[in-house]
Amino acid sequence: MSQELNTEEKIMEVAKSLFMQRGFAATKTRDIAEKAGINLALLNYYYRSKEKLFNKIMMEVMSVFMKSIFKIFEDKETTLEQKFELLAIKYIDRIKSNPDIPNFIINELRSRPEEFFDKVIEGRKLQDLYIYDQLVERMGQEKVDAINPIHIMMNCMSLTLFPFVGKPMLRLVTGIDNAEFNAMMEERKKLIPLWINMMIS
Amino acid sequence: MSQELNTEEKIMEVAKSLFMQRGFAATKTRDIAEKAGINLALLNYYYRSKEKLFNKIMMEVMSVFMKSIFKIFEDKETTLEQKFELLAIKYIDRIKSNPDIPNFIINELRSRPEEFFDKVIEGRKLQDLYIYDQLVERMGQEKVDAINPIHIMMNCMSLTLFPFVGKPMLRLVTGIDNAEFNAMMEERKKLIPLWINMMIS
DNA sequence: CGAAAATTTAAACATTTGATTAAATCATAC
DNA sequence: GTATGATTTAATCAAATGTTTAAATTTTCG
Repeated sequence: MSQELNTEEKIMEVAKSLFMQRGFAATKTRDIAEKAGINLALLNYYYRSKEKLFNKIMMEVMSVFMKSIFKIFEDKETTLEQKFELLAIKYIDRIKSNPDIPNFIINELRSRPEEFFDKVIEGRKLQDLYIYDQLVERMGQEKVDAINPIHIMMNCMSLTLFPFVGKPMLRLVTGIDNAEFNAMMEERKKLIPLWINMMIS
Repeated sequence: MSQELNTEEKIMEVAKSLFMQRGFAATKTRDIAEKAGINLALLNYYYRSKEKLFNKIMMEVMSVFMKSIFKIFEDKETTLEQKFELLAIKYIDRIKSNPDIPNFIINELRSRPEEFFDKVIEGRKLQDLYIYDQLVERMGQEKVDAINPIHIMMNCMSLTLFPFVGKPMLRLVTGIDNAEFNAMMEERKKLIPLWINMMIS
């Protein structure tokens, strides 16, 4: 943790790190206080309750994550190929520096009310984004058995995010270490766009 | 829950369901007792402690899951194409009927000691399985920039498992309901083998 | 049946945990 | 410097939680 943070910010940083690593239930307010080097009561002084603090963090993490995906997907200036390239590079880099994000979102989204998260995407759906039209145009013309574009977006996310999510399992069954894992993710920056392009042509 | 179960089995079934849905920390012994319709003390009577019960469940779930993947991957009688087809069909069916498995394994693997899970795969690695040799032979010959076969196995798992893991996120951003999700997963039984085959040729 | 073993129950225990309180300390403005 | 407000602390509270105990009940088996 950086030195420049005041108490309020320190709590937020430590809480974010612990919530993302362990989830809501497994993170104790005393863990947060101890790791942040602050008195236990300060958590409630600044954030009212553990749950309010969590919601604030969840909302922010979700929002940043979703908005940056949507930003790439709705860009009218880029081609499909460019979009997939951008997504792979940007997300592998981002998640490398904070590997708990996908798991955090996935897990906590399961156990919490949906209307809460509707705020995050402000009611917009993948189908409203420009990439959807691009995919329909690309894939819907030639073939009769056209594939639902959502499959492709699913694949994009799967190939990029799953290795991070499944890293513990992957390390167990392959024995690769952290350095090797990171090297593979670097390779995937180029491979994933190639694979996706194969799927849509 | 079926009627045929005795107390010991009822506890195990309910605990498995709750642990898989909510994880270890968020599952309370009283939840298990209540949902199983048994007295709280019986959990400890039959399984000594919450943690021992959890470990037993974790071990069993992991073991069944891993062994069935390994079984497909090490089969010397099937071609690569057949392996991918089998994996997609088998796993989509299995996880459809128990959608929490991937998440459960992934999550609890993160927070628990690794040596514990080494038992599950008995020291065998993906690289020792027959599919690895098949992939090396298929991909290593023609190209200079041959892709690490682990990428392909990763993709296989990603395309199959991630949709289930990411389902809450997917439902949020696409608005699809359960029926539509299941229909898409049915489509993927055929699509995933196609996509993987494109990647290895 | 009736004794022994297995199972179940209600109650309680010891910790853990999220939250609050009231006093102490610090910072800021006059 | 002092008063005012903001921040921090130590102590405590009440509820939740994993576990144990001892008694009650049911099952097993001669």
